[in-house]
Amino acid sequence: MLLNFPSLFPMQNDESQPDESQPQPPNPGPSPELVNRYGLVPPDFEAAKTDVQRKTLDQRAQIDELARLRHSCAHILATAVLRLWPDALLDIGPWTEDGFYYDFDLKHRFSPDDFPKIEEEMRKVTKENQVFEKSIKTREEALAYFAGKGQKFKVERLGDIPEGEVISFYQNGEFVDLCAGPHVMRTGNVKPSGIKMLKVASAYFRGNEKNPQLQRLYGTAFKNKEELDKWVTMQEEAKKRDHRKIGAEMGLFAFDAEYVGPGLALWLPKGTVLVEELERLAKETEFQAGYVRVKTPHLAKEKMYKTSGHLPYYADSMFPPMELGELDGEERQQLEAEISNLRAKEAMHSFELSQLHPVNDIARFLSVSDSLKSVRQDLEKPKMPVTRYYLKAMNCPHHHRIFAAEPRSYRDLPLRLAEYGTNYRYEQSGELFGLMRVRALNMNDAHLYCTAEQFAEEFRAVNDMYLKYFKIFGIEKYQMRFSTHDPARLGQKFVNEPELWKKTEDMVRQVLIDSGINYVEVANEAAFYGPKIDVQVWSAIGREFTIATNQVDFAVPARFGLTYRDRDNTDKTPLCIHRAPLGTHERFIGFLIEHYAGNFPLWLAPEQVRVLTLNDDAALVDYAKAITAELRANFVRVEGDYGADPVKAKISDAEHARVHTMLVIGGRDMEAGAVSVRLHGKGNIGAKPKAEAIADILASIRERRA
RNA sequence: GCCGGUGUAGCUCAGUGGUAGAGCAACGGUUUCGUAAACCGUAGGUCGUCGGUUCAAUCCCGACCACCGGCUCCA
Repeated sequence: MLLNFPSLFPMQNDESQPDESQPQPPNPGPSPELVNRYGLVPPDFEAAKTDVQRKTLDQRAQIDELARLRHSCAHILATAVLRLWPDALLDIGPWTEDGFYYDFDLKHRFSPDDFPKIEEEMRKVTKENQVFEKSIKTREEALAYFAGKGQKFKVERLGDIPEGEVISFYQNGEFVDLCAGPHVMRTGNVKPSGIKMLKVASAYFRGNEKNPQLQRLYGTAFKNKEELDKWVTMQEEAKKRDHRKIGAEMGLFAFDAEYVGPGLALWLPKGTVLVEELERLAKETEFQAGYVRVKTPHLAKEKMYKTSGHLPYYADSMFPPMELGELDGEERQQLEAEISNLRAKEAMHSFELSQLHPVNDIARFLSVSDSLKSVRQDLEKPKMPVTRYYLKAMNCPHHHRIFAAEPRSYRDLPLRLAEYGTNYRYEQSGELFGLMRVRALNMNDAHLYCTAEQFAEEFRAVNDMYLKYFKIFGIEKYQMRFSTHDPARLGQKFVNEPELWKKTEDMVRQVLIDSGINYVEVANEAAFYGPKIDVQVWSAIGREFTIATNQVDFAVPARFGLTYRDRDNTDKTPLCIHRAPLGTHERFIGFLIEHYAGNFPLWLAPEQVRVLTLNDDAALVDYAKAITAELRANFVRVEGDYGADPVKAKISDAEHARVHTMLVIGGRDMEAGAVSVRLHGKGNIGAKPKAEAIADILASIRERRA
């Protein structure tokens, strides 16, 4: 019950982000004797949930100047906090992409009101120009130091340092911290005007929700005030691109937590335009790639998800089932038999009871009376077996049943079933986030059933489809995350098919290399049924999202007993590729809104063209209406604004509504058979013959120009 | 789900222990103008919901709901 090594002291990154590094030997942690000697309370912390890899000392030595500065700031922050709240317990203070943080445990609840005080104290620390002094300690010395101060989180962290790695302390002024560095030379190297405290948050110790929650103070630092101000301005600009803000401004979508429910997006007419344009793009692309479309219901019986393996493991992420009292034939017979059996017993017992004397036959009377009571209770118990239906959280099982609905031959493969399927996932309340994380989502889904021989070609084609889409949308910053299995966990976390794992992973890797794609490989993160590729993108407000996924599945088709008749007249199980290049409408459109800042290309723009007249002169309005009608006849989303308001006001309205193309028409244009073209955000680009302007618009839409 | 914060008109925000305002948007008029905002007027709110304290609550207290910032999670 004391210490259970090494699980209590797993490998863990003590100061920073996960990073690629060499696998580390298991960490021994402090010995139980040591812990005893210093009178520590046996730690009851949970391990980190995912293996986080420590940075090697070499990697630390190579970090850039800014990270060094920020990491030093984390120490300065902790120095200041300890001066203000001496009882604070320390955890860790790494640098991050945007700044730094430090985790504390203390009674006082931090609030942004504390920031001026904290920043002031940090400024003092920089003015004191303390040296960051490094010293090497033995494990025992380090443990004694932190145990003596009651710094229990630090004691835990000590256990993360692998045997053989030096244990170093850094001291600035009175503040001493376990730290592998590196730092700037002196606190005076940090310009106080370049520091800013950002937010207070909470974080579980070691990222495990079973551990205590610490208070995390986020800050950022730059080498001077100018750089800091620049960053602050950029953050403010990014906030204006927030899809939640633009979505409301443009009338794209809405949430109605009161009547519809949290996380359930309503697509307004203008947002629906985006949905349908994306679907059109997907349908065209998939048609050309040889996909066929299917339609499936939004729910299925419990058996479906028992078979697929999603229950009970994913039940928490699914909406609770609907329970129906309907029985099928066999169940009904069973139930009826059971009930008539109970009725018979009831009759028997009551007859016997009526024959017994309550006093003379007291023992028997009581016994029968008890039996009767119990039978009657059983009869009252609504033991009606129910049929459970679940809203589908994924489409694959339905597609598998479509595969199973008809006999399949190798000649039918590859079979590519595509559907914009609606899925329902019961995301935790704190996880909902605008359109990016919702509870009802429309997935650009398809399942490709193929033979092992066809696999590489199919996978390559899917990959090409991703690249095609990225080009259309001008998505340049993305990363493909290739998740593979861990051979040590075959048969546990991953299906025990070592050869298939190796074969498919090799094929996937080769496709990635051949395509010259930017990717990272992460071990141990594959789906249980096969390796996968996730595409990560970064939204304008800096959040990272998985926007698309592509997974290999060589397990679930077998669970459903899917087979095809092969050339040699035997039945074989197909491989399955799950793919969703456009992810879900919700997340993809959320991303596109931020990507384009609401300024969509013409083919996507909810209002593509607005025709504005200079005045409401009848002849002019007729001319304008004819243009509007011609565009509309060609399926252009066009509106007219023919009133008497000043043209400046009309233009302002159209610009604010982010109308892509404005056709401004006055007497001069009418006489010349022309229109003046103005593009949103780009201003007036001059007059053009009417026919030419219309042809341009149609071509831009047809070609889905950027 | 957890920690913290927020909740006033469609939007952005004022405001007070004695039942509420502004600008923009909307609506009705007027305005006939060449590339980002013409003028006048009208209407609009159970101050998130429920409970408590009080003579009196939008304001103070509590619970709940939703949203926001994180954490955890994300098939």
